[in-house]
Amino acid sequence: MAKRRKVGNMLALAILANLLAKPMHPYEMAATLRERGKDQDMPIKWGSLYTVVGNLEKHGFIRAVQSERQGLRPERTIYEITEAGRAELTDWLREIVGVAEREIPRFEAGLSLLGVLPPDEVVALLEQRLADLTEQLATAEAALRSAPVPRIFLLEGEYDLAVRRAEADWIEGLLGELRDGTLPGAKQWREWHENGADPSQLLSLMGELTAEGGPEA
Amino acid sequence: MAKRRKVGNMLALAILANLLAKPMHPYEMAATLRERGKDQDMPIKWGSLYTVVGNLEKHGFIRAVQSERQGLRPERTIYEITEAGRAELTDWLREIVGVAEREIPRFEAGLSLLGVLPPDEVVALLEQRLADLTEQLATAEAALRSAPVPRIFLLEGEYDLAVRRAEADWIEGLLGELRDGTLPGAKQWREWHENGADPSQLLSLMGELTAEGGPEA
DNA sequence: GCCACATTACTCGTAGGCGAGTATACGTCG
DNA sequence: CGACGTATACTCGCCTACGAGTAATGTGGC
Repeated sequence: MAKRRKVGNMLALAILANLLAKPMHPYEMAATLRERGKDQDMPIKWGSLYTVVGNLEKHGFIRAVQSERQGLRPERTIYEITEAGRAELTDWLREIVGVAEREIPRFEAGLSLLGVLPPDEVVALLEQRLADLTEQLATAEAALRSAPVPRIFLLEGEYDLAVRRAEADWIEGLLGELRDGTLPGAKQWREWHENGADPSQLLSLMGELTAEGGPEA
Repeated sequence: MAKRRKVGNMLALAILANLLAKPMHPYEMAATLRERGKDQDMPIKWGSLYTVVGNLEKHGFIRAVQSERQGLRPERTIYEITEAGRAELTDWLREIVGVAEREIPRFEAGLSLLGVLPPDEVVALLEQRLADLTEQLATAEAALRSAPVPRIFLLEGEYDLAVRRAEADWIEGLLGELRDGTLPGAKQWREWHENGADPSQLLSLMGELTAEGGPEA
């Protein structure tokens, strides 16, 4: 199980890594991160910036070293990373990389409730998703190919590509089985929806059947 | 871009789907979900149960239909899904399935900061992760194979398997390149760490090089 | 030389998420 | 028959996230 972090927001990780290079004020951190495209690599909400910086300071991972002001602009507080901060950064990174914690994407949750929608609509939705995905993949591939830096700096992009390619393939396979009706259980699903989708049958369909099937710890 | 949901927690989605079958009180929802192993398919925190139920009611997606008590136990309020709730459920599901919204896993964020750790340690960590992953995959595969229900009920498991298999393969590939030193840029990385990991060089390593390489919108 | 717009640099309010705690009832083992 | 564990069914309060707002300063155009 992943250790509970005192500051759990991914933005905090990016900030710590950033402060390794030099002390900065929050706005500069944001600017640097944005410039490097780091907001592509992690889900960053800029609204959280000052909260996160504040929390990092509160827990001793960073420390204010000076604060200056230019003219009448708001004051800028400059922070540096502390020893504890360095330790937290590496420990956290080690955990993220070394431990395969299961993160469930929304799409997977959606799949587990697919029965709610009628099969024909699901086919249409999956086609839509596949089209989306194919386009995104093409863009990302092109960007990777034309990137003027050694591959070591593009690992996150390559990983993303590999995983999403797998998703696209899987969807394609599923679509095939759905279209030609070879997927076991698809017939009952269709019939259930054609008979007005009676919720009382849903229980016996999704419930009793599924109940036994789960993996045990 | 994904529409902002009035109640955005995935637990809410599961609850709405559950109430399709019949009205329930919160604790029964939790029991049903747990029994069905739905907590395997989405990241559910049981502490949020009553908050989420409250929010669903506040926004008119569910409605209290009766409240009863047995003996001196706390009172139980029974909720049913409303028309608005049904609409929200299907609309939300449609979005989740039909739109390929990019969700960035923590591992990917970690990859983008790999340079912070020394290469040899990264190799060890990736080996660890790969081992983790391989084991989890074996367990999941076995569970899927021995499940006594038609495949249509196991889609989320199959998807998970496909995607994680891709992750494992990708890591394996990377490990190969890392071990035999064929990954472009790996040498500079190693040298930088061996020379005391001077942060001022880090900027030129990760910064300037990467800056140009990002994909444009 | 002044207006409009972008950029810089934050502040604040609020909703929601989540863990820990609480209180009753039931079963059961001796 | 009483004591202790376990299942039932919530309540509470803190902390965090995040979007919207604000205010000063640079900048380009006419």
